[in-house]
Amino acid sequence: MVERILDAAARVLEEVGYHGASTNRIAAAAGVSPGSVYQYFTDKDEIVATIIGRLIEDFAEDIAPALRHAAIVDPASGVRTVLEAVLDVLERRAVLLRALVDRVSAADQAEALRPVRARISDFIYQTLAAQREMLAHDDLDRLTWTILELTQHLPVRYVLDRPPIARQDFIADLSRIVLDLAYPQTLVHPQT
Amino acid sequence: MVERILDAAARVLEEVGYHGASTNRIAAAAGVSPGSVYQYFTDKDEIVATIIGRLIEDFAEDIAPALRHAAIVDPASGVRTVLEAVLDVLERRAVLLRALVDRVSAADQAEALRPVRARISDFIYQTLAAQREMLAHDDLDRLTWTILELTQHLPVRYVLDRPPIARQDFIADLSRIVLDLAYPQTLVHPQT
Amino acid sequence: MVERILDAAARVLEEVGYHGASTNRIAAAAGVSPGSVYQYFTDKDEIVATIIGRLIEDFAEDIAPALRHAAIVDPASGVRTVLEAVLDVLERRAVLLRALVDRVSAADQAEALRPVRARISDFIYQTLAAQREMLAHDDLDRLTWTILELTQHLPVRYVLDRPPIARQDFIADLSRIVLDLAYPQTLVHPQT
Amino acid sequence: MVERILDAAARVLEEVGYHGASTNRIAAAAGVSPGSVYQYFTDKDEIVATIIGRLIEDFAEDIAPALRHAAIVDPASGVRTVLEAVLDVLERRAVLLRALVDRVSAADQAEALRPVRARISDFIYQTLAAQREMLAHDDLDRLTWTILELTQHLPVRYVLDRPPIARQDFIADLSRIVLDLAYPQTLVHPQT
DNA sequence: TATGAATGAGGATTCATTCAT
DNA sequence: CATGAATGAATCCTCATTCAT
Repeated sequence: MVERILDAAARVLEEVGYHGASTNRIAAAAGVSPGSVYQYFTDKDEIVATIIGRLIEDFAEDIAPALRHAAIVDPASGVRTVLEAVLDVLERRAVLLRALVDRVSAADQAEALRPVRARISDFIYQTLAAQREMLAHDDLDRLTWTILELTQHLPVRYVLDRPPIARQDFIADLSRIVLDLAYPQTLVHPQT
Repeated sequence: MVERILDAAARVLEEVGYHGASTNRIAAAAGVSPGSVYQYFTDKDEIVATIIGRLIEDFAEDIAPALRHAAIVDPASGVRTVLEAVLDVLERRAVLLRALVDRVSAADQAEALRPVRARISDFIYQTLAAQREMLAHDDLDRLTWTILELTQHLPVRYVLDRPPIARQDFIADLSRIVLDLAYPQTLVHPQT
Repeated sequence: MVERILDAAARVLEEVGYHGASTNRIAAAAGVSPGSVYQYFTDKDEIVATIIGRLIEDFAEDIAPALRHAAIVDPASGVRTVLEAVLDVLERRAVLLRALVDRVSAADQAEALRPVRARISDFIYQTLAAQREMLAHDDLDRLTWTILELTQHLPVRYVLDRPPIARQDFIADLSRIVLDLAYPQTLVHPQT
Repeated sequence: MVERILDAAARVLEEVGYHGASTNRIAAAAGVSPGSVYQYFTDKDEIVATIIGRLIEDFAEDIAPALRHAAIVDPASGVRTVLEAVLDVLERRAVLLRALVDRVSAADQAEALRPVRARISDFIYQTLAAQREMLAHDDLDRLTWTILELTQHLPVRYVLDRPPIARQDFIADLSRIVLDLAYPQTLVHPQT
């Protein structure tokens, strides 16, 4: 039931955006009475929040293997692997992503995003900590924050705005940026 | 009167966000009747759009000198100057910025942002074109897009999220990223 | 509930006319919330249209027997029978009729009236066609239109304006006019 | 000034109907400030009433010669002359007539119509009285009312609905009806 | 007298939410 | 549990009218 409502809500959100997605419409799309929706969700916002939550969970799940892989290979391959995975998920869920990013307030997004951010943040921190002696500097919080923002915002914009940049070029640029930020000494600068 | 309405609307927007900012509430906050609002704005959305427009105009204006300065100094100083200016404006208007970024739909923001983005995009493109032979590669559109996203999103997040990073460090990181992206060969990697 | 709303709307319409009949007022008069009104009607106009529609349906229903009777008796009795029936209905619903005719725009009335007009128009046409050889002329469309206007407008004005004319005199005059128009040769001119 | 406002109002009424004719729009069309309108009219309704009044006055004026002529010729010619005149005026002012009849409440129309009705009513009464001995009966009020309704409503509907009837046929029918009503004995039944 | 900016009550309509069945 | 009819506060917006200049 929860599933049905959530699926319907996601569908409606994709179709008509946040504004057009009234609870009644969601209920109708789910083949459920408006009353039933409130048996499982206290609020319209809770529905949206849950959808965002799911989306982000999916995101986290789909990234996980790449993250695990990244932990055991060299930084360059690791970053590339993770970015590939990130773009994969985002592209797969681009429609819903657009509906959410475009029409749901940034505040609500941030709220929902917090847990995954924390998890990824931790991962980045750990990874960097394990190679402390190779880093540009040892302000790990600073490195972590910047890398997180870079690997989160730029891919979203890339997927949503579809700039005239080849995917491999985008990944190359972004991984170069990240690597350069963390391990500047070791950087080779291969050009495309 | 336009001013009064706009100021009140900005205030209300800061306080209660787009959703809570009803036209009547804005009118009341402006000490004006609801009807008067519609003598100067066709729409609630026009009010918000105008506020965003103003904010962005201010932004563009405040950045302009830095941009002009950047055009005549070396890349490293140029980027630094511009980033300083960007952070200055954003910090000065942080409260309204937060209200807008957090509560107005990304779609509306993008709409309003388009003209400035175009202008800055042009500036970046020109600057890069002038030094084509020093660049990492000559896909100027690609470089321009990435630099624009970097210098737009990261500073906004920095100002809004207040991560535990010193301003000068943030600027150092970001300008390094930008410079490294554009002129990798010439890069020296001074660490903080 | 539809009934309740419609009844209330008719009452309000009688009291304050189309202009004064706000949806909220109608809802209140029906002892119903404004929202409920919109569960059964898409529009304020739909309510009014439905009321007019009902009134007209009643009209058509109440006329039907007289029409059937008229088809099997001689023209003079037929016309008289129909006119009696017409006056009966109009007088029974005089209050609402007045409210509608007086306060609803002629355009909306015409809109609602179209179907019944078509039906009665057909009836008149058929009846005349069946006695083509007795008619004043064989431009049936012309005869039909004129008779329809005569038997529609004059009775309405009679009921609404209550001129100092006895009902039987009015019917006598009008049926004489109609008969004379259609079958001038056979006309006897009995005077009241 | 009054003239300017009235002309503009008539124009606006023709263009957008009663609903669309806001006082501000009328003022704008007159090239006058909304405030000025209220220097000459207490009310929006007074404007409309005045326009109707003017229209009706025009109507009365244009009919007057025909009425005078009718008084000195035989009934058949008289009726025909008057009906020709009536159709002439109505056709000349058909656009405004439609706007008014279609969109202004019947009550307001009746209100404005009362004086002319009285005048024409008087004329009919006098004319009939002068030939009392030739009439079908001597209930002059009854004859007057019926003739007035016939010569008022049918021509309006004819002009507004444009039924597929030649003008001369319409006039022939209507004058036959009127004559037959008043002087049945003398009636000749010329067929078209 | 003319202006027109300002008014503000009121209108139609929506939609998140409830609750009796 | 599920329903869905009913709710009613709230929304955006209009427009006839006023009044200080």
